Amino acid sequence: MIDIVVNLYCIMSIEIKMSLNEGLYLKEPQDSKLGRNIIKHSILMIDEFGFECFNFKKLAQEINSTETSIYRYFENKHLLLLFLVNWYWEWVSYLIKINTMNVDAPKKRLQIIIHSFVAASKDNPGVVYVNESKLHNIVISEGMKAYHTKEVDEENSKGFFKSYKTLAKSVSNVISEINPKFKYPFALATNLFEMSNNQIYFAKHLPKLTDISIEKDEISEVEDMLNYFVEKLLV
Amino acid sequence: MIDIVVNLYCIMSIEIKMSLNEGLYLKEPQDSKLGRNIIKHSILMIDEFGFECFNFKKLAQEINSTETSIYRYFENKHLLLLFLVNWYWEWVSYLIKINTMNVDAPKKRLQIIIHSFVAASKDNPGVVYVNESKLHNIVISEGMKAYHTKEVDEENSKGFFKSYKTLAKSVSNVISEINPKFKYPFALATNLFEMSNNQIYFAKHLPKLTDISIEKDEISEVEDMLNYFVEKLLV
DNA sequence: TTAAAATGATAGTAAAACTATCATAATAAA
DNA sequence: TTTATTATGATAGTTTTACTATCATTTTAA
Repeated sequence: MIDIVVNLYCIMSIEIKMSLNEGLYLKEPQDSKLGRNIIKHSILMIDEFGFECFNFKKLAQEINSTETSIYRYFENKHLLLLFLVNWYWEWVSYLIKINTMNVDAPKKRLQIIIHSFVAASKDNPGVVYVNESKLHNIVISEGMKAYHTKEVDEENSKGFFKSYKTLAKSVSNVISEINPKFKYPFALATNLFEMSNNQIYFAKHLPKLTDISIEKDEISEVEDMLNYFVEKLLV
Repeated sequence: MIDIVVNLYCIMSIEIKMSLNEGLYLKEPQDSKLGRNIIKHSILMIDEFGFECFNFKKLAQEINSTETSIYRYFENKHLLLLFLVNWYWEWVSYLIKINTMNVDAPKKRLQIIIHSFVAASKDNPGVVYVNESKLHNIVISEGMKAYHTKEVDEENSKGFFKSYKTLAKSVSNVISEINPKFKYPFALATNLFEMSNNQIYFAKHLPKLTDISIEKDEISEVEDMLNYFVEKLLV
């Protein structure tokens, strides 16, 4: 009985493998035990200590491996962060895809999209080595550091932000379906993400900068707010 | 003749001194030649090379001083960034104050507010040792790093983000004046800033994430967009 | 069984982020 | 003007981070 459950569990988890830009890693981490361990524990450690305090030496200690071995998978911690953020964007795209599959009304689809990335960590589809909830926290707290660097143009030309662009494109399509005359479908799409992350961060750390309160359910509050904004902007 | 001009110029520049939280620095940099040089050249260097590549050793070389001397003004480069970002927030508040002085209609005031922080660097009031345009670029590219750290709660309790909060509060007041029933005055206020910075950054580096085009005048495009958003949201 | 691929162990370098100490220059008070 | 104080400079050092090189051992796949 337990054997079967474990087996099923393993099969399911292997199914969901993100295909990310190959320039993000030196060796596909999703394909080996050590690689998956790097992903798993880097998420836990960045979430707990923050990106600045995190490094490969500490990670190596945590997973009983060595700095050298980790450097065989990722050039440096910045590219590891980029990998994680891309993984998150792909995962949100995947959630949107399966959740809007049989939904035609574009307004309803946009509602589902908003729910997908605000509450993404709640209805967790479960990839064994990724704690989606903590990864979401990382995207909220550290995500923008993935593209706020002096190398952004160079990395952009290598396609390191393609997952985000694809996501933004698909959301902007839905926005344009709702209101074809709306002039800013991309800006609204990206702003929904950025605003969501920002306001959740503010609610947690700088509450005077937002109306969202952490005492209530800040996730559903943000969801309500974004739906309200969209409703007003796209009529 | 020249003497008088120079004198006037000096007097004007000395008048505008920002009073920032004393915990941000070890010794008031606005009061000495070296201090002002640190401010001036840190802005130029962070803008040119990015915050990660910038350090006190390079800055010392640039201004013909020493690392030790710079450490007498700022604990570390993170607190220097916080100082600069606070300076910027104070400066925007100052601009808003003088530009809305005799304006009563709240809608008009919000327009002026939007213009003040989007196009802040254009109508430069001129503090000799601060290049406001480059400081604006720093806020766009690196600003969020000032509050996305593990120490955010500790620093918040020391009042290191008060300038931003005050600014957000004053903008949210105008928003509530326009529409007292609007539920998210703070979120809208901060989102106007964050969205402005984000979309300008995207236009420059990740153009597929925005509708704003850098070939046209991206500054006035963003201003138009924010005015449109506000108009739709607050009717 | 054996070759190849993956991982570990050890050691090292260069730069970043500081800190300590003493010397000298500028300025303000007596 | 002398002297005390404060500001800055010069030099040298420590610790941590971010890597790289080399060789040994284990695991896996043919």
